Amino acid sequence: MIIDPTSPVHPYLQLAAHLREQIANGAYTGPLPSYEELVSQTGLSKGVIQRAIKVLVDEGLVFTVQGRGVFVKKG
Amino acid sequence: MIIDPTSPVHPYLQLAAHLREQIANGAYTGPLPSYEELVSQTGLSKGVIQRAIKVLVDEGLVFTVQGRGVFVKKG
DNA sequence: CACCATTTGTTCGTATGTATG
DNA sequence: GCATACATACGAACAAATGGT
Repeated sequence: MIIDPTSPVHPYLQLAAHLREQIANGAYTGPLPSYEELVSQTGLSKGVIQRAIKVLVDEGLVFTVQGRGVFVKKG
Repeated sequence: MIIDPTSPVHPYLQLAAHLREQIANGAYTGPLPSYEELVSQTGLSKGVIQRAIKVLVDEGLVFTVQGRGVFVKKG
C-alpha cells in the first residue's frame, strides 16, 4: 500500500516521498515505473502522479524524457 | 499587474474585464492563455480563472475546447 | 517511408475540503 | 448561512516524442 488515504499528508507528497526512498535504495536500474503503472499501483490519477514526479524533478533527483520515461539523475 | 487586490471589485470580475478588453483589442490570434498561464500571471487560483472564463463564455465571447484551450468566437 | 504502441506533456471539466469575511 | 477564494484531486481529450514493426 503506497498511499495511505487516512494520512493527513497529501497523496502527491506521499508518492514523492515513496519514490525518493526507492531511488535512495537504488530500486530503479532503468526508468521509473510509467505514469500508467503508478496510476495502477497507487490508485491515484495521472495528474497527481505527474505532480509527484515534478517534485522530484524540481529537487534535481530525476529528469523526464517525453516518449521514454522518467530517469534517475546520476552523480 | 492584472489584478488589483485592493479593489472592491471581485478578482474574477477584474480578470473577466481584462480578458474582454484584450479580446476587443484583438490581442489573441490563437487561443487565450491557458488556465495555468493565467494562474501564473494573476496569482489567482484555477477555480477563479475558470470562473472568469465562464463569464465570457456566457457572454458568447469565447468558447472552450477540452484539451485544446479557450478560443475567441468569430463573427 | 508509413504505421502503431508507449510514454510524457498540456489543457479544460468537475468535485471536494478548507478558510475567510 | 452564504459567497468568494484557494488547494487538491480525479476525469477526459488532445498533443508531441520515441521506438519498434
